[in-house]
Amino acid sequence: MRFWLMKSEPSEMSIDGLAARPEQTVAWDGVRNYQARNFMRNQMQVGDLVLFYHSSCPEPGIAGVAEVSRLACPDETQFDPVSKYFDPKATRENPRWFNVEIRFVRKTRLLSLKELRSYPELAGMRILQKGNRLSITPVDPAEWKFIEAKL
DNA sequence: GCCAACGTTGGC
DNA sequence: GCCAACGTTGGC
Repeated sequence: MRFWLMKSEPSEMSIDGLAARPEQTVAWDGVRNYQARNFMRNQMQVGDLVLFYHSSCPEPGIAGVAEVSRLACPDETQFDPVSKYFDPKATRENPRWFNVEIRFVRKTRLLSLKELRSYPELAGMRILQKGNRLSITPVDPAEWKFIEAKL
């Protein structure tokens, strides 16, 4: 089992929004970055745990825990000309983008970015590196354990 | 709203 | 294959 951190703008999908979804699950579609796609398509397994991170908002930070509830499948939005995620270069025969589905596990206190930065134990986290923009990143088991104890 | 950092595109 | 230009991300 692996651990991940997934960023979401709360205005798009917050931890409360996830909890309110049917089955408390959501297709993690719209990812248009190859590294993030590869994590989903090649590595994510059902049951993997996810730190749900709120980004681009007044208080960025970890807001909850989710789990991978479905293996990666071709992202339907790439085929939809009306979608903002439409990709004219993708075909059904040769899909370019994939997404997993995640399910709500629990809401936590907000562990802010500022607080995350304050722990030397977490200094190696990808999300804390300068210029990091990757929306899906692996989380080291030791880092997961440390963070979970703080939530 | 600003802007640094990064990823992608496309001309050559 | 290089690299300049462009678009996006995301904290502040």
